Amino acid sequence: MDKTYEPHSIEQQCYQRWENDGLFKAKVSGDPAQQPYCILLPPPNVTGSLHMGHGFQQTIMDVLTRYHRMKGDNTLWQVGTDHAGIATQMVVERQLNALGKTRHDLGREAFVEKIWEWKEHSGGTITSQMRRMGASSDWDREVFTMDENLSKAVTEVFVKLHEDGLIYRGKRLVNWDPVLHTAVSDLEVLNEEEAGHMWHMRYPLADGSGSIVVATTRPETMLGDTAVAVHPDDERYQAYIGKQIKLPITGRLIPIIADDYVDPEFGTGCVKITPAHDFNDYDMGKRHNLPMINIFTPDAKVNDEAPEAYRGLDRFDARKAIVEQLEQDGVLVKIDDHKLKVPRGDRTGAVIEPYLTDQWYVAIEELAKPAIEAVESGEIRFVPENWSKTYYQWMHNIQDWCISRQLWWGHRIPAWYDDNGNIYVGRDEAEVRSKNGLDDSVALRQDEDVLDTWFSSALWPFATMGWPEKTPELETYLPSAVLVTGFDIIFFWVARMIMMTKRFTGKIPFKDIYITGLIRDESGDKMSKSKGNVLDPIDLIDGIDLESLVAKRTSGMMQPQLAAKIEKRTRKQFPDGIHAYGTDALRFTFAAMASTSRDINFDMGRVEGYRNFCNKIWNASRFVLMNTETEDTGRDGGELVLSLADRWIWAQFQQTLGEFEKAISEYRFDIAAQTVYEFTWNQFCDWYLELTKPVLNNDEATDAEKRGTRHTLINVLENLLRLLHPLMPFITETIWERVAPLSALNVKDGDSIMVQPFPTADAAKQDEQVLADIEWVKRFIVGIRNIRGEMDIAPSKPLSVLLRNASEEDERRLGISRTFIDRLARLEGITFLAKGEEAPASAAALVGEMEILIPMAGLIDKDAELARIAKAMEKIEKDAARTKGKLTNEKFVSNAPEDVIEKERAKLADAESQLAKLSAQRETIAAL
RNA sequence: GCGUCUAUAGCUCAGUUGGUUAGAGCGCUACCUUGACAUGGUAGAGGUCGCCUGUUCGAAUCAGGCUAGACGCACCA
Repeated sequence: MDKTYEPHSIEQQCYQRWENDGLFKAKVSGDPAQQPYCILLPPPNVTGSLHMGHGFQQTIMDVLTRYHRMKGDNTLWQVGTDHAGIATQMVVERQLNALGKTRHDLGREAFVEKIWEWKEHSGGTITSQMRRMGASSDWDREVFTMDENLSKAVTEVFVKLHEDGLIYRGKRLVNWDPVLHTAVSDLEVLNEEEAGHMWHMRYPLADGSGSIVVATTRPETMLGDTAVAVHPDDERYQAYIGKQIKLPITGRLIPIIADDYVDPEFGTGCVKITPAHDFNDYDMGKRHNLPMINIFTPDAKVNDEAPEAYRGLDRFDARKAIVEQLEQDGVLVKIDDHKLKVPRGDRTGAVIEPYLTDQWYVAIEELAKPAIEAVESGEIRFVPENWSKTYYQWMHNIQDWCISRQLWWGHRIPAWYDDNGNIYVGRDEAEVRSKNGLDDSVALRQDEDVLDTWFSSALWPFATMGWPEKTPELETYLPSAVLVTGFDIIFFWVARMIMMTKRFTGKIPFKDIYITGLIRDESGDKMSKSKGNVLDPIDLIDGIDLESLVAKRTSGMMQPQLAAKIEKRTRKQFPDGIHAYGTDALRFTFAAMASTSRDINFDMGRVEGYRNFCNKIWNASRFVLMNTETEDTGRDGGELVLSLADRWIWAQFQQTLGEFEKAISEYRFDIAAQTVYEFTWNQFCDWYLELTKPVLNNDEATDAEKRGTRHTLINVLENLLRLLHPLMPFITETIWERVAPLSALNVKDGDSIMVQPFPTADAAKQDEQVLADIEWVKRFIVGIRNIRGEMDIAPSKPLSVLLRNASEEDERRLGISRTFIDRLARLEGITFLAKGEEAPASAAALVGEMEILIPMAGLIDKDAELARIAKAMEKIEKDAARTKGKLTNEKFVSNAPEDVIEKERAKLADAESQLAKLSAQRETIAAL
């Protein structure tokens, strides 16, 4: 093995081999005894690139996939990409705009062709980045939401829902994005509070008998007012109800109506009603049969319904003009500052206009019911559990889903119109004609609109498995085991998958929903291009120099004026750019940070720490190989005598394995990572490897003993690599190829760790006695190191120690561990003191009741030792006082459970005994 | 308005059903080139667990309140 760990030199070739050898492939009709285990990848935007959130979630999915594959399950990680209607269309449209063209210049067909080209061009980015992350997904089954099969499923679902009366077309007020010229769903509208104004304007009564004042945040909509409303019980306005208003500017006559909806306390208690441009007004308009006057064009300019002076004005210019006119007319009473929620499109940021159009809707209630029940019954489980509350809250108040989009990129709605305004829905035009008896003389044209992207994503769990055909995949992999995703798409995607899958397969789509937190930057800010704090997972893997990083962060910005600030910040945070940490370190970091809390502040220090961990594994493996590669490891027989340390590390490994598997089963990847980290570094490297040296370098050790230790070294490492593999696939594969042939495993050339069985627990290797014995050994060694450290005795200086008050058990333990202790504590002599035997002045360490004495002569400073003793005593005294307090508390003794009291008593006794020894020690030293 | 979450060491975070001496990594201090590893080793410093009240023999942990922050949903024109 190379002397230094260099991730980039090992990762690429591993992955290529795995993929070429077909190791990711699901065996759909595998051994029926195998448990199916399936994970669905939330399909990323086909033209997108990998961000930290993807890297994080995909790491978790891959850990689970690799783990279950090694456990012997029939495992499938289903991948695919999403056509992402709006996002993708916008990208290509922007490219056209840069050339001074619009999509309308090209026409629909050519434009869609352009998008397909763009998809071919940049469609591979994210999937190749997934490969860099080590994703072991079945690429042979990769699908795209606009593939023929998926499109077929989309049409099928649409037609069936329509047949069942759950899809309908209607003219309603929708959220209209005037930049994109399309309707969007409620979920795609973000309401942010912004500073605005409240205009108070006086509307005169038509009969000239007076006027009332209305307050509005959108004065320009007065062009479409069709009523003024007051509360029916509002005494101020009783006389006005039923009268007519003469609307300023337009001169139209509109009624004053009474409606409970009006809050008399707010504003003036009089509300202008614009049914065609406000959702509440729309409802009121329907209640009172008011006319609905649409005053805007699709790009939110004033249309021909308005007086000529305003036609063609943008809504915000129209606002200015109207306010000006009202002021001139003397009907503008006042303007107050006012904070209001402004609805904006999540893609464009444009102010959304409520707009009357014909759209397709899914009647959602009937679909929602079984989807709610699936979670209530526990059939589907949210992890962490509290997300189910969020789910219920939305599902219980769910509104019909507007699924049509006035875009060109997406699944065309399977509806046709004849010249008489009849609508026919069918799988294709031929079916529509035959079903409805329409011959070729009837001209039909297909609906121009496409479906919301999320409509097709909602079918993901079954459409990817070949539905509507009855396939073995559907049989085997539905429901999938777990969905790993972010809370931001619970409504967009998760809920809709549950609804659609229940409806069309009768099954749930997945059993568990593991909701991950959001990856934020180190100070808790959301990563965004405009903040300039975005990290690219690939840059953490390969590294990036400062200049390239600055260039990357400041290029293609929407707000170029921020570039200087971002550059400064970047140069400060990464003066040397970003080091190459490798995929395994990054994956381990993601796993270690995946705790139950909601968001994750990404800390570069952790990646570096886990890169060091990789390095540790690398070097420990080099040590093991160095001692085994050209030696007898007992592979071909030969007697094995295991040392205390050998038996201990096996016992430790059993514990670690158990804790790891428990953590994985509970989706506690942080605990899983921490467990293996602790074992590998603090047990295997820090102790076990050191404990093998006294055996391997001991001329007096027998061949069987050396063979036993070498056998343990290589086999514990081999098992450890398999344990680590789901988390860090590349380094484990690379080392394993060298290690496995020396281990007890029967491997052939070219075998891969990723299809080996996961380590299994071996009860015979669990050994409480051995664990306790090594604990004692560690305390012995640490006690001496402690004194060395604090007394400034060089680690290289051999010491002779005396043991006082040793029990038979202490003697037994020393007997079996003498060589370990001599070497690790660097001792040249150990002498037992007989009872009552005088000891020279010494520094002392306690191991239980036994005292380890290091004679001070020439080594130890009197004052330093007194200080050390005082410090130790102070600590114990403080603790003992607390324990004593508890035990003298009558209520504690009578109420606490017996074992807790017993524990406290033992603790106190222990503390008192230690104090007695320390104080005797102090007297001896002080007397010198 | 309804709902969810967070507050623990200088920093980023763990802390399972109340019972330890409250942990880890990074950073910090001292010492160490000991034949796997300085991307390392050994030893150490550092915390009134946001604040208050309560429940309890016992609270970082449970309850109530407060403060600060994050988020979701619905909203008053």
